[in-house]
Amino acid sequence: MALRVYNTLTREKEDFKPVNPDKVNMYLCGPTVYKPAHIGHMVGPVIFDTIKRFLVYSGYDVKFVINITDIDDKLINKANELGTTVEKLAKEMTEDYFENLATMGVDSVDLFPYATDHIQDMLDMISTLVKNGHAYPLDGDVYFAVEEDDDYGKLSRRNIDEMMAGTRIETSDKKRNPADFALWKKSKPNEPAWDSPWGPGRPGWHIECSAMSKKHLGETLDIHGGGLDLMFPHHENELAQSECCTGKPFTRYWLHNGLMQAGSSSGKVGGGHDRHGDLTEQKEAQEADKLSGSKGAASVKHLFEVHHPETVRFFLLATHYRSPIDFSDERIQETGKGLERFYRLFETYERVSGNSFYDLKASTTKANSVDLSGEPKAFFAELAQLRDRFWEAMEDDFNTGGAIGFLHDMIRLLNGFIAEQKLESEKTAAAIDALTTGMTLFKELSNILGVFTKPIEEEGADDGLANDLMELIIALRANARKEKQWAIADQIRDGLNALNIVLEDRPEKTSWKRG
RNA sequence: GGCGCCGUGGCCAAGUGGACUAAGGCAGUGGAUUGCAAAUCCACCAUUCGUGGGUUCGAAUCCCACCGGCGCCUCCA
Repeated sequence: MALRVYNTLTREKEDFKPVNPDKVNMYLCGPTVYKPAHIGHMVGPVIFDTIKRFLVYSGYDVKFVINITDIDDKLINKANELGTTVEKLAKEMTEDYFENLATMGVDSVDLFPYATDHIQDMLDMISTLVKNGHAYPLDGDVYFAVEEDDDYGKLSRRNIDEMMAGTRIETSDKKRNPADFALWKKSKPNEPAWDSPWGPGRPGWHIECSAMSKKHLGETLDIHGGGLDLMFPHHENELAQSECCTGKPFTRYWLHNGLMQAGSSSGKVGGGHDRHGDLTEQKEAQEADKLSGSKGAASVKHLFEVHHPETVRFFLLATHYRSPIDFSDERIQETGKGLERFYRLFETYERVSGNSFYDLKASTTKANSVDLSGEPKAFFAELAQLRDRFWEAMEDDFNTGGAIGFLHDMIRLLNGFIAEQKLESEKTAAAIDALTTGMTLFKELSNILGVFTKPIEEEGADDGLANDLMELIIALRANARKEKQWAIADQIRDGLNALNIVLEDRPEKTSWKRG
């Protein structure tokens, strides 16, 4: 089966065929760095990070770019509000963004170009557009003329006339068509400005993506991603200006991820919001809620104080990328509960084999996937079948939710094998080898999702004293059990449970862990 | 008003014309195991996919209507 992707441009699932058969260029619209990232900002990066991992796994040479928009009206306003400079604010927020990406395990991005490093590239494009009649200067601004673009609106499927009927676009300014959008904006005093043929100013919102994607990935992108909210006007405008500039198709496959939604019962993660004052403030508060507040996280950082990042990543991937994700604390907690079964399998594997799951060397390409041709045949055949289904799910428009289902199936298969072979008590080299093969496959597949790539750090790492004490207690309880003094043994176990310590009696020895 | 999305078991969720007599998770029930537990395994848990029509040999999947939820249409990822 070949990879198929849903293309927003055609509204259909299509066979994936990049411009160059072996290479994939993908561009994801990054953030305007004017405020701390909230959970919604992580959806795209996590999904496209996973998409890149899968493409690389499938044998493609992938270049993945996320832009940083570090000049924009929102930045200017926010910086003024905070009494800082645009540069400082942008730098701070960019660092915040990078930190969050790293925490979420998004590490496949090849380049983060900055808008302010590409002003000349933007000016070049704008000049071309002015020259070929697709844009016109007006009092120091430069506007893109939507009427000069015959297929303007093809991505979001709207036409200019209907948009006018919407009445929400201001029709009072001097633009030729109210839908014309700014490529270049004349700067006011004390605003960041760059020289241009039309006087000092700054780029409009959309041009930076056109310029940077063209420079770093070429005139035709294979994949262009972003949140569904960006489809119009941002992507529509990018598309229009790029194609009018180069005369070539801008993007082969437009992939849009669904947006975070506030569950009615959510909102416990983020902080509360002040809701007093006049109407304007109320409106602002609503706007803030829409993006961050009751939607979940005041910031990603805050979210990570409550939930492990791996849980959050897994949570995001459990739903198909195009669907809206119903975000709530309870949902994530449930995800966390489900993950424990994965971690227990890893512990069990380490206990019976002496090897850490995290140290297993898994293949990073489909072509070199783990060899399942040997013995035991039945076990390997089931592994191979789950692997096939996992691949099929991922090839079907990156169905991570379905793929995760097969990972769960694989857990049961592996646990079943451990139980059936009695590996906790009777270790045979052949059986452990077979298990290791299975675990290696598991790692190979979970790596694609970017989960379980490294051990999760234990909270409040245990000092030696706690370990020694626990060993003593367990030894005492073992004696009691040997003497069949169940009351004492149970009293110890129950007492420890009350301290959030769980004992697990196994054939060889009793182990303990924090609950 | 325009463009578009969604509605699958108690909850989350995959599946979008035939292998669906609908994955998987959480919760729950019964059994195996255990001194009893925990963990693990096995079994059960939607004759049904918002409602009503229609197309088709065949529909959760396509069409129409309706009900319900939501997004965008002003520089939100």
